[in-house]
Amino acid sequence: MENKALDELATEMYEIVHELLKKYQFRDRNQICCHDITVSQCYVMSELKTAPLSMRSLANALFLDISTMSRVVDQLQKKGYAEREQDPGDKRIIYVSLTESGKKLLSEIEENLIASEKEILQQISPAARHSVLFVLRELEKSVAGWQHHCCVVPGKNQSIS
Amino acid sequence: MENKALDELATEMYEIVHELLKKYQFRDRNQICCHDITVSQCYVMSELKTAPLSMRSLANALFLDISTMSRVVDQLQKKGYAEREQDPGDKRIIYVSLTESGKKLLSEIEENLIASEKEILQQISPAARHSVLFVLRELEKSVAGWQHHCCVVPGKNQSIS
DNA sequence: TTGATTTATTTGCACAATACAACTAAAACG
DNA sequence: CGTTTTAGTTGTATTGTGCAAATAAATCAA
Repeated sequence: MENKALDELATEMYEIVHELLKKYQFRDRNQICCHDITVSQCYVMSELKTAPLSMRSLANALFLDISTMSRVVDQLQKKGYAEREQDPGDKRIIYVSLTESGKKLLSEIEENLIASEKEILQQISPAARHSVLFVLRELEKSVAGWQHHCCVVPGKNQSIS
Repeated sequence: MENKALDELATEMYEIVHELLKKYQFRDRNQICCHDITVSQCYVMSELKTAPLSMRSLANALFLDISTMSRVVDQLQKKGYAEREQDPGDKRIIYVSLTESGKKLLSEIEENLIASEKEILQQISPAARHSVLFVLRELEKSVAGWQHHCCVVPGKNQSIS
């Protein structure tokens, strides 16, 4: 009985999450690509927002192969939004960081994305908004936990550092 | 004061949704691509689960250009998972439907995806599970409402039928 | 009815995303 | 010092994507 209910919840959750994914991906495409950048490029820039990262850390953070990473960074570098810098200690490691213009562009885009979240939140009753955030936080933790115990990243040798 | 709080919620929501998107996209890549199919192809099959759709309806449902649709359907057809059929009334319209083997494959994949949602749900306290579903439903409605009043689909001439 | 317009789809084209495998270079290990 | 591991790039192939042009069918207007 308890299990039956859980199966039904899981099925419903699959459907809703599927819809949400679709709609949010569309929003991202729509709001990011009218700037000078693609969705993948923007995702990479987001990861670099707080600190430079090595190629492998970037790839791990985005669950992508390191060769894919290398090429996306090529694009960003060509456009002047990111820079590569060799680690002076370990010369194998390349750190990627945002340039000033990269930071500026990212801020603009994130401002738009946050504005759209705000509009979405405004369609939810003020009383319920905090519970939405609470639930999303919980869900994010669960998904993270689930992935940790069950998945492997494409590039295999992930140090997850 | 009220506005300030809303801005903060929106910012936090942006960050959490971003993380969730990333992780769920990775899950989809991981769980779908070990079958005989890509993520985009699977998304198309999902749309066809309940009934055949015209090319344009498919493209609208997935927020993609109709030319992209045409090609993804090519792939599915080549693999024997989908079929095209001309509408006998209006000969411009092509209906796409799943073949038997397409339905079978989709069931298998969805079973896996639902199983992973179940594992994710199990990491959430039983008491909280219903509220997770409730909140996701609300959020989905809000995002749908937001897109309705603010966005346009790539193919432009959307009849949204 | 016929010519113009709209609508549904496909194709041509160009480029981005992606992974795997092969390669290079540097570090670590014994 | 030679072997192995690690970080990154490049070659190759496939898919995804959108815009524009082409095609074909339906609709609309005189």
